[in-house]
Formats: sequence, structure tokens, C-alpha cells
Amino acid sequence: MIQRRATIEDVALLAGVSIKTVSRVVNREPNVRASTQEKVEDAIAKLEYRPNPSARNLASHRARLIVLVYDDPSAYDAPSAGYIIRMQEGALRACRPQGFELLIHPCNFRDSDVGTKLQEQIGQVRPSGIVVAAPLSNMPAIVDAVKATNTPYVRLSTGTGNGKEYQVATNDREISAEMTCYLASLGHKRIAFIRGNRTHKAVGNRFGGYHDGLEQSDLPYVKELVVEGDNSIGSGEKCAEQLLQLEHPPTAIFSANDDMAAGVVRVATRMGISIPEELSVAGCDDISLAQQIFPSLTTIRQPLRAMTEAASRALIDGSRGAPHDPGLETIPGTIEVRESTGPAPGSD
Amino acid sequence: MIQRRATIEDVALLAGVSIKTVSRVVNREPNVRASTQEKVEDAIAKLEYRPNPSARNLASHRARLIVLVYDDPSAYDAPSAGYIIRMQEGALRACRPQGFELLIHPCNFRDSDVGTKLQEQIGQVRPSGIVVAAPLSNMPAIVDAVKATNTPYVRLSTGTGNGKEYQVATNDREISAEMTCYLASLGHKRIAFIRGNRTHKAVGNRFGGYHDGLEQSDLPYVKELVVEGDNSIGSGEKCAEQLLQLEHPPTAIFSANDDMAAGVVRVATRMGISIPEELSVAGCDDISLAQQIFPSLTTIRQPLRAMTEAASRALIDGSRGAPHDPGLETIPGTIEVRESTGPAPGSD
DNA sequence: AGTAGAATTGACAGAGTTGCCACCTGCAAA
DNA sequence: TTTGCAGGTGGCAACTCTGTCAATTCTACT
Repeated sequence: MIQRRATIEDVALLAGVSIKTVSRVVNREPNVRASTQEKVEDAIAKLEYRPNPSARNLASHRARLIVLVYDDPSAYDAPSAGYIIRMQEGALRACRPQGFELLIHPCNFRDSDVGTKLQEQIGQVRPSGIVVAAPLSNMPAIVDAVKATNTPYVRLSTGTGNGKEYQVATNDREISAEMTCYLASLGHKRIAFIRGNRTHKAVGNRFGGYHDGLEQSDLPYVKELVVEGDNSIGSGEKCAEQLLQLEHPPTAIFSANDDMAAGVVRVATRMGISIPEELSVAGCDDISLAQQIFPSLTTIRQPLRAMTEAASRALIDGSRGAPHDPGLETIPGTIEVRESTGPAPGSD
Repeated sequence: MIQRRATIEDVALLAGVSIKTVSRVVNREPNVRASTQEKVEDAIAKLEYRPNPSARNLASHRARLIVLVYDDPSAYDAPSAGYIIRMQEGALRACRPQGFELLIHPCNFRDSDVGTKLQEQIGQVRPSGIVVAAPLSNMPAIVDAVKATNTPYVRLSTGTGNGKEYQVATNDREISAEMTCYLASLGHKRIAFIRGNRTHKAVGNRFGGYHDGLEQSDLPYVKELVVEGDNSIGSGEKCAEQLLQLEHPPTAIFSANDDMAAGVVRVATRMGISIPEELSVAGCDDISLAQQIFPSLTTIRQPLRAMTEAASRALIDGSRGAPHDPGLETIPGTIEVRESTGPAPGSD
């Protein structure tokens, strides 16, 4: 037999209080006597009462829902899937225990009407908050559309905040410096860097970090050791060829993302250059490919889960009237040392 | 200035009809005169009216929401991310145009209380339907929990229906037979097969398909050419070693999933056996790795997007009172021929 | 014109919660 | 004793739709 689900009224009746008081207990509002609260909680437990989300949303003018906005993966292709899954996991981790649901909103920033669509869909749903992932979080068209929905949002950014909003960021620059220092500490004197697509802010910060790292390690910045790719494996191959044909080729190549680093590995293998004995290779992002190729790739792992989790939690807290201070919450990335890096040749 | 959103009443007033009639137009119910409909639609456009989802859900006792239940990726690890993304894409493709939202519910079937949790969360949300992905769709604990929520659901299965429910399936067996025939058509006489984890029904069907394919190609079934792995890359390596050390090693190895096939490729490379000249390798699933390794892997691509799309659409239609007939909707997989397969050695 | 029956429309009662305001109680201060 | 005030509680409207059912209008036939 399917029995009707208990409503707040049933609980109130059983506990001998008004529905308003039950509502107070359920929503953890103040000004309820401890003894009353206990009575209500007992009744809730006995009836297995669960508030009806639709009714709550209707009455309170907002849905217990977090929307995660990110770039459409099929545009980028498979490698980004791991990213997205990790972001989803982080968001779910914040939402689930709080009774919030996660709505996913992949969108293609190349569409001319992406902003309109986004605004349209999200406006309809009236979620408690929106988490905007990189690289969308740096695109005016997207950010404006999000702002226009008049919904609290958190941007996941890459190192620099504007001081006006609460933002969650990773320390791209610092950790890239650290990676550079790590390579230097292995005895490498000629460390090359492959830059990526300039429109992505993250890769710019990584280049900055490379710069910092050289400085911290007392190594000179050598112009010919810096080349520019477009974030694809293919461009990584081209850059690698260019670098490895130099009169004084580098002994280590640090790439602004893993795809390009994978291209480097591919070229080195083809040229018979052994990794890491003759050449060390490092990447950024820790895409799944990084662990699967041979040799596995030393890389920087972004704290994606933690970032979306922090962002979602901030929005959930905010919707309960605990607005976070504007400012940057930085969550550090980590260096994953794997097989592709080792001591510089002849350094021991 | 933020102005109040138009409600159904505003529309009714402007159009000069009752709110019920507006509701009829919005929900595309029959029995509305064309002229009336037009009036209402004009008013809707003028006021930019969008129905409030929470109010609709409350009044109609169901949320315009599809839940996608799948196995927790972090348990499996990165390779499955591509799967999940594709399934999500398919579901979104069905949901978005219909004004439905997609709620994702990854869960770990190894948890003892997975069923309870699932029932608890989903019961609360009261979605219009639940799509259960493989391998969860074959697990009694999961299926029972889904049934207990008393919500329409569609299971994504692998080839065999029970005739009682509407189900969406792929033709694992037939397409595996086709792959086997394809290998035979390349001149291979000794085609090995690596079975996978027996608890996964799909891999069983694939083995059946291998069998069928041999028969269709007039090749004998040779027991020593069939070995069993556990779906991991590592087990693929072990199986490959075993097969390649046989007195009469196979000239082609067909593996029940891509991970194991990748293991085969790895071992062959290590042993100096060139692919596809000396050995052809084929997999199943078309994980992202399949395209990334060298040589790229010939494999069977599952129509995941199409499957979740069909399932979601069926649920959405069903919630509108158009129940699908029980039975199996089969969506065929496709063979992706890549670099890892070629003519049998000495066959031309 | 009269009528059954179908098509169209509207009134109204929920659906299950939250927000606002009023009320009550008890205790400290005057 | 009266007043003031804060904590605690309840009543009721509001939120915005859909479902039910009755009322009205139309249509095609006698």
C-alpha cells in the first residue's frame, strides 16, 4: 500500500504545536524552546517527514538548487571529461548533505546567443546560486548573463580576484613557480616553457609562475626556450620539435597544459630521446591521459573538487543569510611527481 | 529596477480569459479554440511569462526533473568520465528542449546502504523519471530501491529485456559478432578473446557475440584462445602475456573492454610485436584512451548519448501521459576502425 | 426550432510550505 | 503594582500553479 507522505501539518498535529513552529524547527530558526524542538523532532522522526521541496521553493522564492555552469565538453573533446566530473563531484559534495540539488549547465561559449540561453534557463529555475567554472568565468558575455539573472554566483578563477566579490581561485602562478623550482632542484639549467592559448587566463598565470620560478632558482630567462602553442597535443608536438632542434636544447620542458606535454612526450619518443634520462617533461592539469601515457606525466593537479565544493558551500551558506566576505579564497594545487621528470643529465 | 515576474494571472487578465485556459495553452492541452490560443500566446509573449517551476511541481505533484543514476566514477577512476559525460549529454539533449532539468545522482554500488540513500534522496525530489545506467541497471539492490520510490524509470541494459518494462538497450552481442567477423574478414584465423568481470552482464554478451562471430565466419572455437581478465589494464597485460606465449599465438585479440585492450597494446609494444602488422587488437567501449594511445584502438563505440536520450525522452513523454509500450528499444553500437587492426600476417 | 452530444471555458479548491504580524507569557526594571 | 521588553508561539495570507467538475457555447442532426 502506498501511503500518503506526511506533511508539515501531520507533524504539527502529532507534536501538538502549530505548523509554523514545525517550520521553525525544520529550518533551524531561532526562538524555539528546547523542549518544543525535541517534541517536534520526535514527531518528524516518527512520521518520516521530509519537507516537500516544491512547496518550500514556492513559498520561499528560491529553489534549493546550485547550478554549475561550465564549458561544453564535446567542443573540447574527451580530455576535459575528467575535469567536469571532478567539478561535479565537488559541487555534489557540498550540495548533498545540505539537501541541495545540483543542476548541470554545460554551454558552448562559441555560440553567439550563449548568454541569452543561459539567462533564460537559469532565470526560470531561480536557483540559490550559480558556480561559474573557468574559462567561462572570465568571459564578459557569460558573466554578464549570470549577473543579469540576479542570482548569487561564485566565479572559479585563477589567482587574481577583483576584491568586490567572493571568489574561489587556485594558485596557478605560485604552483607553477614551485614546479619550475622543482625542476631546477633536479639540476636542470635549461628549462623550457610552452605557453598556451593566450585567451585563457590560467595559462598566462602559469607563464608568470615559470618566470618567478626561474628567478627564485637563480636561472636566467632565455627567450629561445619559451615557445607558444595553442593547448592542443599537435601544437605541443610542434613546439617540442622546435625546442629539441635548438643548438642547446633544454633538458626539461614545462608545458602550460598536459595535452601539449603529451605532444612533447610523443615527439621525444619518436626522436629516440629517453624520458626522463635525457629530458624531463612536466605539464599542468593532471588530465587522465597524464597517468596513462608512458612515461606517466609529472604535472600540477588542480584542486577542482575542492574549488567547486568551496564555491557551492559559500552559495548555500549565503542563501541561508551568511554572506561570505568579498575576497579570494585560494585553494592550492599540488605537484604530482611521476615518471617523466628526473635528474638533469650529467648532474650526478 | 527589478520588476515582479509575470504570473499566470497577469497573462489571463491581459488575454481576457481564465487562468485555467492559460494553463491549458501552456501545457498544450487539447480543447482550446485556435483563436483563444493565439490571444493567450500573444499575452505570454508580451509579458515574457514563464511558468514558475516550483508552483507547477507543487500543483501537479511531480517535478519536471529527470534523475540520471550511474556508478560513482571516482570508484572506477578517470576513464569512465567520458562515459558519464556522454550519458549526461544525451539526457540533457532530451530534457532541455522540454523544459526538464537533469539531476545527476552518482552512487557507489559497493556501499551497503546505497539503496536506502538512493531511495531517500530521490523520494524527496519526486522526479518525473529515473534513468538507471549500466552496470547499476542490473543490480537488484539498485533496481529495487528505484522501484520503491514509485517513480517511472528506464533501465539502460545490454541486449535482453524482460518484456515487462520499456527498456533501452544496445546490441552488444550482435555488434561483437560483427567485430569478430570483421577480424575474420581481414584473414585472421586465430582470434583470441579476453573476457571481463563476470558480474557485468555486458561483457557476457560480448563473449556471446564473439562466439556467434566465429560461427558466422566458419572458424572453430578454440578454448585456449579465451582468457579472463577483470576489466583493468593490468589484467589485460596479464592476459596478453598468456596469449602471446602460446605455441600458436593468436594473430588478433578482441577484448571485452578498452582498458584490457590497452593492456594488450602495452605488452605487445614491450615484446616488440608490431601492431597491426603482426597482431591486430580490438576493444569495446571507445573510451577516450582508445584514440590517444599509439596505435589508436579499433573498438566498438557504444551509443551512450542516444541511449540516455531515448530513455529520458520516454520518461518525459510518459509523464505527459504517453506511456511507452513495454519492450526493448535497441540502439546499435558502431565499429570504429582505427590503427590497431589490419590484415592477418601472411594473408596477402 | 429543438436537442443530444461534443467542444470549450471558468470557478474554485487544493498542493505544502514560508513570511508577516499579532499575541501571549514571564521576568526585570521602575 | 505597573510597564517594558524579549522570547516563544500561532493564525493566516501568500506563493503560483493544476485538477476537478460544472457551466456554457457550438455543432450537427432531427
